[in-house]
Amino acid sequence: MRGLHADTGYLLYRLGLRSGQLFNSFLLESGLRLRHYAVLRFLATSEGALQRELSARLGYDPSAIVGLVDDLEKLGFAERRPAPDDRRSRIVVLTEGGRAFLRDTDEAGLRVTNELLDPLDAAERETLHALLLRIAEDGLS
Amino acid sequence: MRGLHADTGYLLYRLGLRSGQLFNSFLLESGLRLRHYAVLRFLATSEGALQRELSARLGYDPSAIVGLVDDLEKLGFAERRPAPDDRRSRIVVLTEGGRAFLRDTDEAGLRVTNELLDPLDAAERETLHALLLRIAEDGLS
DNA sequence: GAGCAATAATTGATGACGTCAATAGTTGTT
DNA sequence: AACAACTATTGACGTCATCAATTATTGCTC
Repeated sequence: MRGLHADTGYLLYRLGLRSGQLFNSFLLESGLRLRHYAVLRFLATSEGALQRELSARLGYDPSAIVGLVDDLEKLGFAERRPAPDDRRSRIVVLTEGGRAFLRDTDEAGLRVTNELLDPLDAAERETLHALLLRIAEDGLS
Repeated sequence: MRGLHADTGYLLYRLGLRSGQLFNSFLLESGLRLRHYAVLRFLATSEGALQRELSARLGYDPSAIVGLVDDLEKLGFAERRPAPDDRRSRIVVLTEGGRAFLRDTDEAGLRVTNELLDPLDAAERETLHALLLRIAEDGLS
């Protein structure tokens, strides 16, 4: 019989869970959850995104995005702006407050990752990251 | 600003989600979910486990284990047996039906993993698996 | 050995979350 | 001008995690 962790896919699932829990526990202090953080990080890379882009790229339901952006707006981390060419859409952008938050928590995020990857040396971490990125780019984005 | 997937921990979280979704969709046909599958696979490696062990090793709340084992018992995949040395405990064991189910679905699980790891060749998959296992063994088990 | 803290399984309550259907407003097409 | 497609939003529903409380049993300690 194959072992509990003989399957890479299942192993990924388990480690993803653990990683998510670690991130969540460090975000708890800020009153945010992982999903908010995902939105913030996406906005930081894109300089403004339609909510439907956020939904598609992050894999969350459009109705979930509504609440997440609501929360971020209340905290002053993001705002909705009207899209110039389509009045149905709203463009979500990071505010200066949101950018500052990301700067402040960046180090904490790295600490979480360090804790997780503790058994690996620098070269191995590099290898792992490259492999995961290859998988992620196929389908995810 | 660092990219969306610059952080290995966050990347692991995202891929873990995707992997979990794939597993879940293949398990749906059997009426089970990922958590049931996790219990079954654990039981297959351990030849009987206290519910307390399942909770600790799989990271699920003890009260969640109750429902999962209930479901597996209803399907005839596992049973609770009295623990000889401690009447508080119950030992959960895989039945022959559960073992057959694991055999039958083993191939489907591999197919899911293959789909996920599509961008990687055999050697790379080996490397990835070894690295993930090192991380998993530290804290998880 | 009597009393008391600790443990295993269980139940129940609560809140968060994903999923889905429905709606309002807007755009594009024909 | 009419209709299909799309964006954001709301609301409903079921699932799930989390936590406190309960029951039965064990082990510790005085």
